[in-house]
Amino acid sequence: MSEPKPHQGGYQRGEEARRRLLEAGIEVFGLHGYEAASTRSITEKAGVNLAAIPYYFGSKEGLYRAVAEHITTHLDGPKLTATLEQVEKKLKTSQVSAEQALELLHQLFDGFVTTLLATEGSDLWARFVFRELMEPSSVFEILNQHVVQKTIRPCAALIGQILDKPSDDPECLIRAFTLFGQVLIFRTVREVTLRSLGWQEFSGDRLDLIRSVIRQQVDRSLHGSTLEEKTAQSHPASNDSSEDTPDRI
Amino acid sequence: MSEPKPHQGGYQRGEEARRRLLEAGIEVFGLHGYEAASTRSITEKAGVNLAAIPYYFGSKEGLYRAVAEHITTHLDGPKLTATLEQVEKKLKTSQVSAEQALELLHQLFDGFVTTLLATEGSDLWARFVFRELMEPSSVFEILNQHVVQKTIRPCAALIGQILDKPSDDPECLIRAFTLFGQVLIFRTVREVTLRSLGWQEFSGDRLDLIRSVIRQQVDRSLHGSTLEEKTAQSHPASNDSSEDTPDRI
DNA sequence: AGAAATAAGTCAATCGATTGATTGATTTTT
DNA sequence: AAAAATCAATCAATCGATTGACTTATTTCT
Repeated sequence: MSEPKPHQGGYQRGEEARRRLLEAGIEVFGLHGYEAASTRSITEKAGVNLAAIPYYFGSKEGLYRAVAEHITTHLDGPKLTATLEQVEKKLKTSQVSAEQALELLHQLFDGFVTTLLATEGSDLWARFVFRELMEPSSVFEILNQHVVQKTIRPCAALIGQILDKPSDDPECLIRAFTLFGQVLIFRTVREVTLRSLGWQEFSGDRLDLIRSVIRQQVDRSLHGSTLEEKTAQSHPASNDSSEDTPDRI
Repeated sequence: MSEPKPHQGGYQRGEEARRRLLEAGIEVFGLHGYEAASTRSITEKAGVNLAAIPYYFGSKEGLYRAVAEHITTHLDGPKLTATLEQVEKKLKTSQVSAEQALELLHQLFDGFVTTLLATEGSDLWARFVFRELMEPSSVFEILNQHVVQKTIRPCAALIGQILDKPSDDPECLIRAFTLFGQVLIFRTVREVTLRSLGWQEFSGDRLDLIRSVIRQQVDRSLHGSTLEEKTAQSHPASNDSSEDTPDRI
């Protein structure tokens, strides 16, 4: 509860120890969870003394909170950040056509796959984040807000443009979650998917296959009628999927 | 490692204590994980003495393994079991048409939603299972085999029938995973989805909405071309989605 | 400038609390 | 009476945190 945090007039050496504790915290907390992660294993990996944790962060939980805040930095890869800015800009300024929205959505999901499955070290902070989102504790709010803001909200907004519904419509949010869940499962139960597929890792060609399937399903999911107006498009001739579904391979 | 397990000539009272430890183990292990779940909290919830764990299960890990094996009982709800038997029978005996396969797939996913989101107590064993599948430990194989056998394999087989591919084709498995991921996300990051939607729980009408979206997406995902033969169906006239997509609401 | 004084950071040793497991006496069931 | 089961008491090990001596870095004073 108390936060001593003697961090005001810090020296350079202290900043280094602080930084290394955060990095080690991401790894050890991410791998073993809060309880199972001993402060000794963290300080050993960080190469600092055991007393450095209460000194810099007040307590083990203080470090945990600091790691959670620090981790929000890793949440969006370089590729994702650019796309997210594009989406934000487009949605703010002008009306976005369904085609534009769909293309941005594809870019977003390509970024999700890259960030979650093909980025070095993503398994460490991803584990940390998902564990917290699965069973909320003290830092749930921090991570939840960042994740939703960087993933679900933009998706729901684009989906809303495509389906011509408000972005906070439950259907838009649900569709955003289901589509995101398609990517997420390969991260959360990574070992299950790898083993079933007989793979050792998600390498280049295999990632492309996953990307293609997801791209196609994002595409098809948002074509045609929404839930309410079910038989609105009685003549699907203009909805030939062969042109706006640029499947790879 | 050693398993004394004095369980051969047990009395009735012993069986009762054994059973209560397993139930309490599901709950406490599921809520807090292996490390954070103390043997004392488990025995308190079970209403037995602390020494009962090493007595009946050899050790804490022995109990953990026993819980994992016991938990496979809960993995399929009554509704799911019936559908799974149908699927197995259909796939064994005769050739299944794409329409039949799709209908069975819909039944399966309705069952998934019901079992994972609308079944009392599912959060407890589900947490246990997902934690183990997320970061494999000693009981990963047991749970993985059961889960894959009861969910992914049947889905992949049906998808294979629809897409006219072998059920162990990577694309079939990937599609099975992505579709299953659409349901799973509402269980794994349950609090995130509920909060974003402004909901308190997945009640009847809201579950129906989720079910409808998933049903529609399962439907659309498997219509039309697969990845390789992309423009095979040049005339989608016979593929009007208004009849084989019985959307609710 | 250089020296003294103060602050910041590091470290080994140790604290009380809690962990999983064991013991041996006792009670219950067959 | 014999086996099975329960129980309080206690074990060594490990947990997170604290202590006070120690070193390093920065500031202040002359």
